[in-house]
Amino acid sequence: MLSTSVSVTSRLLYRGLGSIPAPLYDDSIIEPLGFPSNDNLHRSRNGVRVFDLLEGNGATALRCLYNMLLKECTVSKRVDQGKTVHAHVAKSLFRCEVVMNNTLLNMYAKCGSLEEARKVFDEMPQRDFVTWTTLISGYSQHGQPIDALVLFIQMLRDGFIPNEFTLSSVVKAAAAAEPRGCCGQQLHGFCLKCGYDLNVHVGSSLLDMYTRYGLMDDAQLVFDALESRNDVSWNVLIAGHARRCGTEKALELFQRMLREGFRPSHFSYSSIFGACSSTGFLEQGKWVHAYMIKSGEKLVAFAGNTLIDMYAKSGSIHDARKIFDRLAKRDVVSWNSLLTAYAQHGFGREAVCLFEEMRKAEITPNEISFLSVLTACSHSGLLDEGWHYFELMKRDGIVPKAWHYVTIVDLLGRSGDLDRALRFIREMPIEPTAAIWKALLNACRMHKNVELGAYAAEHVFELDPDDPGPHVILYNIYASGGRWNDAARVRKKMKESGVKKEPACSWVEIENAIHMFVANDERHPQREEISRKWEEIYAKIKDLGYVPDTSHVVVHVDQQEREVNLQYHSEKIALAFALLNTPPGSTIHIKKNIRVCGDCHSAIKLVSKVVEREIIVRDTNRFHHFRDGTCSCGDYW
DNA sequence: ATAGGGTTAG
Repeated sequence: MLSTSVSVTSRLLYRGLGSIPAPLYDDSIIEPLGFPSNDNLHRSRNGVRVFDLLEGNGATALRCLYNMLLKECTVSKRVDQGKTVHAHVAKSLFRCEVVMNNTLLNMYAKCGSLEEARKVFDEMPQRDFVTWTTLISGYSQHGQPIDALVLFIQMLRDGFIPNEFTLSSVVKAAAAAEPRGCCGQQLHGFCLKCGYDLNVHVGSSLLDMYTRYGLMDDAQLVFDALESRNDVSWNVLIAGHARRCGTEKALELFQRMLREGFRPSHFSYSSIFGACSSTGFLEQGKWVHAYMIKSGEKLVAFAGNTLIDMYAKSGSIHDARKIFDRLAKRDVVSWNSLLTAYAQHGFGREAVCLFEEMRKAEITPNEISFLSVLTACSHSGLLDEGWHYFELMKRDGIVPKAWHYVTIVDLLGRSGDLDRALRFIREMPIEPTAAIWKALLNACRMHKNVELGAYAAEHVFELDPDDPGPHVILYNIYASGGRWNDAARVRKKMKESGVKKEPACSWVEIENAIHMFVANDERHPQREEISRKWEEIYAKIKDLGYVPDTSHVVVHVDQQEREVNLQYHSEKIALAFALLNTPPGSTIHIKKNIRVCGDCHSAIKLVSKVVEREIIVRDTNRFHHFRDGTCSCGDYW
C-alpha cells in the first residue's frame, strides 16, 4: 500500500521535470523505500507539501524528499530505513553536498549509530563547522564524552570556529568525562573568551557541569550571571542540589522558580520527588505533589516513578500503590519502583503477585525487576519462591550479578542453612564480593554461629576494610556468645585500623520539622519529658517480658551501665519523642542512619503493643513495620 | 543541518 502512493509521486515528478537524469527517478530505486508513514507525503513537513515539489526544479524536489525522509528516520530512530535513504543519496547528485551529508550524519548520530556517523564524517569531501558540531554532540549524547572532547580539539586544530551549539555539547562531555581533571574550568574560560558563557544553553551546560563536580557555589554564580533563564536552567540547578541531597535548597529553588513565573515540568517534579525521597522529606514532597495536581500537570511515568519511590521510602506503601494505579502509562521502571517498594517493606507476597502481574502485562522484567523480587523473597523468607525466580532469571537469559547472589545467600542464611549458603558461595561462577560475605556474616549473627561468622568476617575485612558495620556485627556475635575476650580483640583491631563506627542517629518528621536524636541525647529542649515518657514505657514493656539485651552495646562497661546506655539509644529517644508529639492512634515514622539494633527491635515490638500504634522504622537496609508486638521483618534483617 | 535538564537496584 505504501509503495503505491510513493511510485505515483515519483512518476508525477518524472513527468513534470524532464531535465533530471533518468536513473534518479527510476521506480526501482524509489519503490523499495519503506516509508515510516503514508501520511508524511501529504502532511506539511519542513514547510513542504508533496505538490509543492512540482514547482521549482527537480533537484530541489528530490532534496526535499530526502530531507523529509531523513528527518522522519531521525525522529523515529529508524536507522535501517535511514540507511536505505543513505544508499539513494550516495547515488544522487547530492552525495558531495555538505548540508545533505550533515543531515545524514545527524540521522546516524541521533539514532546512536556513532560508527556509521563517523564513517559519513570521514568520507565527506568537505566539512563545515556544523559537520563537526553534529558528530561532537552525537558522541556527547551517547556516552562517549572522551571522543567528543578529542574531536573538539581536532576541530580547533583544523581551524573551524565553534558556536554555542558546539560549546554546549562539549561542556556536557566535559561534565561526563572521567577522569575529570580541569578541562571543565578551561572550557568555561574558552566559552567566556568566545562570548558564549552567558548563553542559556551553554550556561545551563556549564552550571550542570559545576553541580556534577560538586562546586555548587560556582554553579550558582553561572546561574546568576545568565543573560536569560528558562525552565531548563532552573531545572539544572534544582536537579544539581537534588542529586547532592540538598533537598532544602532544591525546594527553596523550586519555590523561587514559581515566584518568578516559570512553570515546573516533569523534569522539575522528578528531581524534587527524588530528593524528598532520598532524604525522607515526606511532608514537603507531599506539598509539591499537591501543587502538581493543582497545576494540572499530567502524571507521566518519569515523575510518577519517583513519586512511587518517594511514598514508599517515606513509609507509605499504600500511597505508593495508589500512584502506580493512577499512572496512565507504566514503563518497566514503574513496575520496578513498586516491586522495590514491596521488597524494602518486606511485603514478599505482594511483590511476587506484582511480578506475575507484570509478566501478564507483557512487560519484560530486567535485572532490576529480578533483583527486587529476589530481595522481596529474601526479606520475607520465601525460600522456594526465591529459588524459582533465580532459576527463571537464568532461563530468561539474564546473567545474575553479584547482587542477585547476595539475595540467595541471604535467603539461605535466613532459613538457617548456613552450610548450604557457604557451599553456594563456593560454587558461584563469580568471585564473592564483600556484600556476599556480609550476607553470610549477618546470617551468622542471627543464628549465633561464631566460627563461620569469624570466617565470613575475615573475608569482609579483606575486601572492604573501611566499613565499620562488619566489625560491629562480629563484636555482637562474640558478645552474645559470651566471648568477651574475642569481642575485645575486635574492638582493639577496629581502633588500630582506624575504622570508626558511624555515630547512630534517628529522626522523626513532625509538622514540617525534622527532629534528630543521637544516643544519650541531652540537648533537646524536651529532654526531661522524653526521659519520663521512656521510663513509663520501659516499665510497661518490662511487665510484658522485655529483657534488655546488652550484647548490642559496643562500649565495654559493666552490666548495669550497659543497661542504662541501652535505654538511650537514639531510636528509643526518637520513639518517646514521637509518642509525646503525635496524635494517639496515628502511625509513627522513625528513620535511622544505621541498622536498627537487636535490643531496640525487641523493645519497639513490645511498644507497638503497649501503645496500640503502628510504628514504621526505616533503617539503612529496609523498613520494619511494628504492629501489635510483631515486626514485618520476622525478626531477621 | 548542529545545543542544555529528570526515574527504579546496589
